[in-house]
Amino acid sequence: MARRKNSRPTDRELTILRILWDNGPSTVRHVNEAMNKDGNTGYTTTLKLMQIMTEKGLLVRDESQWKHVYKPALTEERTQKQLVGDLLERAFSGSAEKLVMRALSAKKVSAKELARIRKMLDEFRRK
Amino acid sequence: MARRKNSRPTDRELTILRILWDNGPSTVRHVNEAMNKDGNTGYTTTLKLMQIMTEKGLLVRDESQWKHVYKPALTEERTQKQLVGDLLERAFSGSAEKLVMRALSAKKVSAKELARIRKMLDEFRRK
DNA sequence: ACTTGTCAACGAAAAAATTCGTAGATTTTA
DNA sequence: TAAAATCTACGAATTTTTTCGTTGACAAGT
Repeated sequence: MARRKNSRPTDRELTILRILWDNGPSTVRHVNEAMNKDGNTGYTTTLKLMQIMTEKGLLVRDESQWKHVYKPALTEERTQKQLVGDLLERAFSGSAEKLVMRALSAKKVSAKELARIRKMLDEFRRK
Repeated sequence: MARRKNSRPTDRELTILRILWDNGPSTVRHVNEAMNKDGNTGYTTTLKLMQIMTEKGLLVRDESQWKHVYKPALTEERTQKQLVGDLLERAFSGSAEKLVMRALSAKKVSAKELARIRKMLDEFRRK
């Protein structure tokens, strides 16, 4: 019964979290349908994943309705921070500079977005 | 025999890559000792991991010596770019802005480093 | 009420990641 | 050169992740 807690969400789990963050609390069917926008996943597969995620403490389940409603246990912000902090240590030896550099080279970023990032940097400097 | 290729390195694999990037091409013993700076991993465990990584194409093995010498198949840069690009899509829906924001909040960044990041941003703008 | 469809629970299989013991080859050392 | 140490290869056990079939409960439509 005891599930490993405090671990990063796996790929599959992150997919589900993404859907719940975007759509708000949802039933398994809802999540499964969103998941099948690309690729196919059986209903019971999604169900099982979400049950295990609940055991792990990644999701919270509302059982007051016949159709259980699930939502993420942590905010998108908190999870993102955890994930990026983790990658920062594991792959970048803690160098935020390198991470930002690689992020910008991995993806075309619009001038507008660059400006917003720059502004954000200024705010961080003021602290 | 067929190993899954083209997949992100796992945690364990990334640990090994990190060691090889930092120290240059190394024998299994070398890597295993570095790995045991924190935590314990049996020699044959490290060996097996590195053999599998070679099958996957993550490492390249020089067998000309009795003690095989391994090195990463890809540069640190390329792998970092892949990893951060992947996280960007999976956890941030492609928003580099959010990723940078979370990275900065995940870790205390020195004023000096902030300045360097800022400079880097300017260079990206000029393209 | 009864048939049909939807749901959660469960178990278990398949796939992937991690671990290590043992055997046999090669090198070092005593 | 014989014993000890070191190395690779191999196979297998263990753990985690991902998948899905089946069962029995519940609900909706007829």
